Amino acid sequence: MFLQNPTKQAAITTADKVFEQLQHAIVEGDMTAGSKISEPELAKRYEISRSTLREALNRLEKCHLIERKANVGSRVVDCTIEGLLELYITREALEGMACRQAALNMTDEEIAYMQDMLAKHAGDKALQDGIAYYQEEGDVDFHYKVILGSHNQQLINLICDQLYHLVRMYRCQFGMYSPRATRAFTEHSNIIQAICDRDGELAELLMRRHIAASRKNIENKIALQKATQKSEEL
Amino acid sequence: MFLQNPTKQAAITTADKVFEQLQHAIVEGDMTAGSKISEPELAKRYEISRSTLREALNRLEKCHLIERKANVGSRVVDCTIEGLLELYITREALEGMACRQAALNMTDEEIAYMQDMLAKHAGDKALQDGIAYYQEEGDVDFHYKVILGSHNQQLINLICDQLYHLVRMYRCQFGMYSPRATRAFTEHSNIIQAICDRDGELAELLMRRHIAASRKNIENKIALQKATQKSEEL
DNA sequence: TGAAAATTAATTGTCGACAATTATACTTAA
DNA sequence: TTAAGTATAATTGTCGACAATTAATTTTCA
Repeated sequence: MFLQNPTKQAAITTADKVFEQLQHAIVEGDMTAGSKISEPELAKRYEISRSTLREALNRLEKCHLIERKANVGSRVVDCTIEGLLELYITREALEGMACRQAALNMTDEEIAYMQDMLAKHAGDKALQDGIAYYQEEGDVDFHYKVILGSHNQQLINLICDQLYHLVRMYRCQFGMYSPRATRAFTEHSNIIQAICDRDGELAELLMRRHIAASRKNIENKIALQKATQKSEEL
Repeated sequence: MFLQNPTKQAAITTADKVFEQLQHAIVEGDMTAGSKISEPELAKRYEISRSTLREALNRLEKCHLIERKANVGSRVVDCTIEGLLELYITREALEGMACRQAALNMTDEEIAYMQDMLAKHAGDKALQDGIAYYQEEGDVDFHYKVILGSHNQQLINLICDQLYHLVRMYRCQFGMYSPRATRAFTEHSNIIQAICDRDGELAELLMRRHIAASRKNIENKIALQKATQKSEEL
């Protein structure tokens, strides 16, 4: 589940390494969402100076995992339902367009590779039906490959380097393990077919529906939760 | 022509001030695109320490105005035609969705304000037809208001805080002064009408066509330039 | 007792210096 | 003369300390 842009070099400076550690800690909830960040404390814990810690914090701010206020400090970003839905709407716009561009710009080799990948996932699914984890991996890989296939550096940066860390954070915090496995698989197939046909318009439409379906699925879950909470109160 | 997110506080720290100065210098071409940035030199010029300069550089990197490589240094971002077209494609996706959300989420007061704004621009245009500057201002204001009208903080951040500095930079560097003034005005009117009708689908479609038209306009110009260059070579 | 003001403590922003890495210039050998 | 290797210089990354701002505590007065 690595979504880093492969064009960028690996982390070599200590600020980079601390950034990656903090990133994982935030995404996986080891640093609680919404909590304040104490620079002296964190610097001591990671055994680095405040300067390099601040460098790491700047990178976290770049992918919207923390928020800073001048002369006040940093906080881990808060995970709200509104924020989650906003994120899905943004994904729908960006990944939809990325999918359209992928249909126009992917090479035949890239398309063939994606078809192979999907076939392999189909085999995995037949073998271990119901195990969501592999499907989750496959889902991420699929979206990742489509985004890269757009060959649009602007889109790639925005989605992979910025949005997806937040996406992963929400997935971890809200415990969402790809609940629509079988439907998602056929949706992926249709999208790849549209790309293969070089039908950019259809490819974008299908990707947007695919993401919108996930969003609506979440909205339904939320509504259900609220309903059960209400009934318990009675 | 201020696109800063009004929810964010004004610049109070010196790093913020230097960031704004550097931002203007880069956008308006006072720092040449693609040139290397010397931290000691810049720090000396602005009479600050390297620490606060690096803080400012980090903010420039956040809105993609500079690029950094570890242990090598920073460069002002390069303005290429491919980059410009990529930017317009990204805008088409994001502002299109923002426009859809604006149709769903704007208050009646916000819509009324935008209609007034457009009427005012119509008056200005009648008075001083052909002067592109006011139309340019109006164009930026229009897009800005629509984006804010989405009430989607994720979209607002991405577009206003990150993309639009690059947009302005390209406009300055390539000398594009809103060449489609009259057509753009009627397109704006139609978009506002769709928002007023709460027709999100149409609003998104029109905004995407509006931006795509600008992109195609640029593509045509480029093609024309290349053609004349070729003919001059003969 | 409660609230406002003043003082203290803690946190963030900024600075200059040193260490590590990269780029440049020079020397040496083929 | 050119190429590779080495030594020098310059640049970036990291560190600890001080200044400025904000938060917490105490004091004072109604």
